[in-house]
Amino acid sequence: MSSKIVVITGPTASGKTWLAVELAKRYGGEVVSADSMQIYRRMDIGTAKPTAEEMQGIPHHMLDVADPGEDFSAARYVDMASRCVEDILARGALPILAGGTGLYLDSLLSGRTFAAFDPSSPLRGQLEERYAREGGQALLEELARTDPEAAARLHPNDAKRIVRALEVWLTTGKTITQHDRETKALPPRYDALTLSLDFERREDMWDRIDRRVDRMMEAGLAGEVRALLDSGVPRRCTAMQAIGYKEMVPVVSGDMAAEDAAAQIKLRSRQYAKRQRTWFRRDKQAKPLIWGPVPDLAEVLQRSTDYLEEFGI
RNA sequence: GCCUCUGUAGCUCAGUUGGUAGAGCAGAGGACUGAAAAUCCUCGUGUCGUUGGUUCGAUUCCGACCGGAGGCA
Repeated sequence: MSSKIVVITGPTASGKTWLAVELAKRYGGEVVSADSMQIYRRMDIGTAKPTAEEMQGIPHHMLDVADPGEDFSAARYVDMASRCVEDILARGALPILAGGTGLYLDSLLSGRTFAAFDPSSPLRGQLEERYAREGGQALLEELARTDPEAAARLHPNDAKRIVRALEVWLTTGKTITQHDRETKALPPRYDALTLSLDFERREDMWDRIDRRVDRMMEAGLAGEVRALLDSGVPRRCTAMQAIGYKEMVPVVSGDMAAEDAAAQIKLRSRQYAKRQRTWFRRDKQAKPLIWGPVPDLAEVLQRSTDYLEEFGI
């Protein structure tokens, strides 16, 4: 497939939203978000979801497509987002994929398919229970009987992946190793140009994160979290694992000072940003856009458009 | 002013019956295929407050000094 699309990645608070809108304005684009938390409705402040003002009239997709209590997944994301992209292409517009969730981005771009999963089956719960009871080593030995490769690769403490590997084998009769190999052989879905935002100095990134968290607190993050809890959103669902939300729960219940939670949120955000960078660094084809100590918007925008021209957009 | 306790990794603290030290957190690097803002793995040399003394050897014992906490006046 040779449908050209643009992808914007980068750690939190690196300016993805801004750049996506600027490029969309210049090239007749529409933005498709690739963010695992902005998909949820009523989670706006803490996810730094683009506001109407920030969007400047540019259509945005994959925002507010699920309820916070709902289970979402990379597979569902690919399903929905790929349709958005096709749609935009069909209208002759430029899809601009922007977001910080590496797995979602890669899955969508690579044409990856996921092994079957039946959310109504009790299997996963049963395997988790066995993991807790028998330990990772035992399950790993069991996995090794059918899929020695995966068993060798996984660490006994990696409960999620061990459970998933066994789950795939038990429900499909195919090992996860085999499935991965097949799906990796699939051709990429799109002809993508990836722009990767980052900071020259780590301290500048930390600074941006801190200021953003302060703004979230001022904008009423506590109230947003309270509203979610009041409406019955379970505390243990995926949405409530989002940074900025899980830390605010004790504030809402009066068990923690807001400033302590803010400090926690800043810390967790920095750690998240670090993981994002590790993920994005893997893509050697990506075009780097590095913010210096004094952010130069015009310069970054100029370099971005140069890359797009070069790419043939 | 006197007494007691205390000063060890960026932070909170262990420890060394005298042979130059180790955890948690933070930080760094990596992984990542239907939870991914999640989850998992690897990485610990620092004038052991300063300065004298005792000793073959002191961060560890003794003294003084400096900083911190508490108590008595």
